[in-house]
Amino acid sequence: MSVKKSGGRPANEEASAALKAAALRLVRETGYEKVSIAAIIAEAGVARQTLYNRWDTKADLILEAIFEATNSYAAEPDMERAQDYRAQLEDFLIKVFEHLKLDGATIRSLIASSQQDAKFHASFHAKFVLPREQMMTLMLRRAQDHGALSPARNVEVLSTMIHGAFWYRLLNRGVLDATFAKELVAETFA
Amino acid sequence: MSVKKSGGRPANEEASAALKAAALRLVRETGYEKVSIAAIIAEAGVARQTLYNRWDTKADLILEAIFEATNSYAAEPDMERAQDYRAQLEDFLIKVFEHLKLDGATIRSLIASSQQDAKFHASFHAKFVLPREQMMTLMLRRAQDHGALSPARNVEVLSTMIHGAFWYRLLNRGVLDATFAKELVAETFA
DNA sequence: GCATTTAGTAGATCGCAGTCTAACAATCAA
DNA sequence: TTGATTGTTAGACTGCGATCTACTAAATGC
Repeated sequence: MSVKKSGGRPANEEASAALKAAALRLVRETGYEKVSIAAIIAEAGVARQTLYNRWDTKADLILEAIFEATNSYAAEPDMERAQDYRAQLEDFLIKVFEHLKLDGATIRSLIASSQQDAKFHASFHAKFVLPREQMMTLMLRRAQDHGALSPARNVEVLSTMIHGAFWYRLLNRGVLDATFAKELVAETFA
Repeated sequence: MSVKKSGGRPANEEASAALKAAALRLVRETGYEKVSIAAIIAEAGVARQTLYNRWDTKADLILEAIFEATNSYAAEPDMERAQDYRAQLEDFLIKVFEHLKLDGATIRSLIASSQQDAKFHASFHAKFVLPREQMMTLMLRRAQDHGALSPARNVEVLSTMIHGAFWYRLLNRGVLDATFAKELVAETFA
């Protein structure tokens, strides 16, 4: 990666933190589209170029801010119920949906941004999309290995269907609640 | 709706047609983001305000252009095979995926735009999303009514899962081909 | 005709993301 | 201490979608 030759003024870590904090606060308060770069740097008390030294786009900054604030989103599936694979999946989905109440609108905007910029799509996919997809596939595969899910089912496709249903509702402002989680699980194990 | 009082210069229908044609050509050639309003009106030989007299945003214009050019997208399910519900769904999905080869990238951009503008989301949803969702649900319900699909299945949720899987792959640049269509159908009727 | 109404044209203007410039500041190595 | 290197700042600039302005053009009804 980037090798630091020697010397040079060290980056001000407080500036990064202030930018992420300002971005997170403003985006939750005002919404992704309405937050301007000008507002973020004013709130952080930092020059415009300082932001662009660290992130390429508004989307990159906000992705990192949201990501750091919500690491718990991609929580491990609950291992206390490792025996009941169906309940484990259900709990996982309910937890994900629950978290979206706070940041769902921002995630929607990030998905939109990722459609307009290939570089951002790659980092969004790596940070947000792939981990959840893999976790879902893992849970389904374990269920299959232990006989809770028919060995004939295609877990990758099932994972895409569950995940897709969730994206579809998110992007179309549908309801994402515990009932929907249960319905998804019911169809998966039908 | 809007009542025309009387008189007034009539709108130039050729201008609308030229704008839609220019938008469609440029967007397919250059891509949604790279096409500028300036390029569209130059190609159409029309003033900027003329475009904004008819559509509120670039997204509205391009949605209408794509929509008119691709009415066949939302084609009726094939009635010659009305007996084989599974094959009917499979054919439908294969046809949809096939059409996306030409305009998939534009549709992705329209979905992105719809996340940033509530008014546009409403019209995109009404014109593009709902009809396909309803058709999918209809096909599944018919399959269920004729015993091809277990009466225990929830067709609305199944429809969301199929449709969602397709959106998910579209938005994440996944492969949308006949194999995937068959896999989706297999899981649906599993 | 002539007033009224609605459309079209050309171009200025605004708002905002992102780039660029030039001066200044903090660090390291010699 | 000096030079090289990298970061920060303030602000100008660019590109583009969208709005606004002022003028011109084509229709209607009286």
